[in-house]
Amino acid sequence: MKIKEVADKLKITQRAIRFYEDKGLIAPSKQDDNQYRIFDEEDIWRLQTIVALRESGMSINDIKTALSDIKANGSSPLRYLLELQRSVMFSKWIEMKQIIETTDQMIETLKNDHELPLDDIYTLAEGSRRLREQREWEDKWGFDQLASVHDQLVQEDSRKYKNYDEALEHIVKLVSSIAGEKGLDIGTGTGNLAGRLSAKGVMMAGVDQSREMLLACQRKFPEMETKLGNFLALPYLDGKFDFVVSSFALHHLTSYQIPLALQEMQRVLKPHGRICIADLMMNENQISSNENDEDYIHLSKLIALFESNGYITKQMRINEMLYVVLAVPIR
DNA sequence: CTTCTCACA
DNA sequence: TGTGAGGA
Repeated sequence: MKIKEVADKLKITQRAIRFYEDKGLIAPSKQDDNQYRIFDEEDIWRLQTIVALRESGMSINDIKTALSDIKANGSSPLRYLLELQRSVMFSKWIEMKQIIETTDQMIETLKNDHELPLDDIYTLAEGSRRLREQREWEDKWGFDQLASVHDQLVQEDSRKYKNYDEALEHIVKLVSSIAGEKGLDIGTGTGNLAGRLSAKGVMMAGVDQSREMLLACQRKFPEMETKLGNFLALPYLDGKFDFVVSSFALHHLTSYQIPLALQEMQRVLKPHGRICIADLMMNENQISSNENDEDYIHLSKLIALFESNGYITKQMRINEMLYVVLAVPIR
């Protein structure tokens, strides 16, 4: 196939095709005599995925790594690609939701005051700046690399993962799941928490932002469903789960993102769905005295957030820093 | 019809 | 992240 045919078929310009070649996304062979590009099935497939991913807002560079990952993996590239695409689209969607919200706020303010106070303009600008930052958190911690050693780490790292197993057991106890329920584990990692619930007869789904972690998880718990995603972009439709759990993951969010995460959890939960979270948190006494590199969750703020959203909470302290919080909606 | 490069947003 | 022009 020559370039015009391909361009017509995929509804893109010939220029764009050459541009993608220039960026190293495709490498069609050239005809010997006249140097014309010839596109085979493989090239067309790659181009198709490029335009699809481009449409969902993925950068050229990200597409490049995604494509090479697919090639290296081989196992089920199509499914991986579709999930990747969906998770990107969900991220976009969440972003749009936030933009709509801030816009609504502006409209409200204008309606009441007939002008935007300087403070508001500042916070709005701050908000959209944070909005952009969110996108950069994808592999900030290099969990893809950590996947293979993760399970030893949680047993050995006595500082960060102290009482790891106890915390997971407490979650299992607190959610008191019923066989046949559907549960979601956010930041599931290699599935240590979800696996325990799965053993109780719950249909567990696990979300993580690291593909390597999910692969390890699937090896350990083949019955589990795993998807790429994160707290702010859960790859599920509304009202799918009876409960959401999470362990040692929420602290990766900034305090600004936590309310957004709650909204997102509520979205995928059924009307009376409950939430149970274990993580390192700080109580009042520790807040000023502890200045660590990790942005710790403030226990009181988290409780207040749940309560202002109509939840009754129950908390358990496992050790100095580790808490398990259960939130059940009122009525 | 294709190639490439230069400039431009 | 692409596009348009223009020569070969």
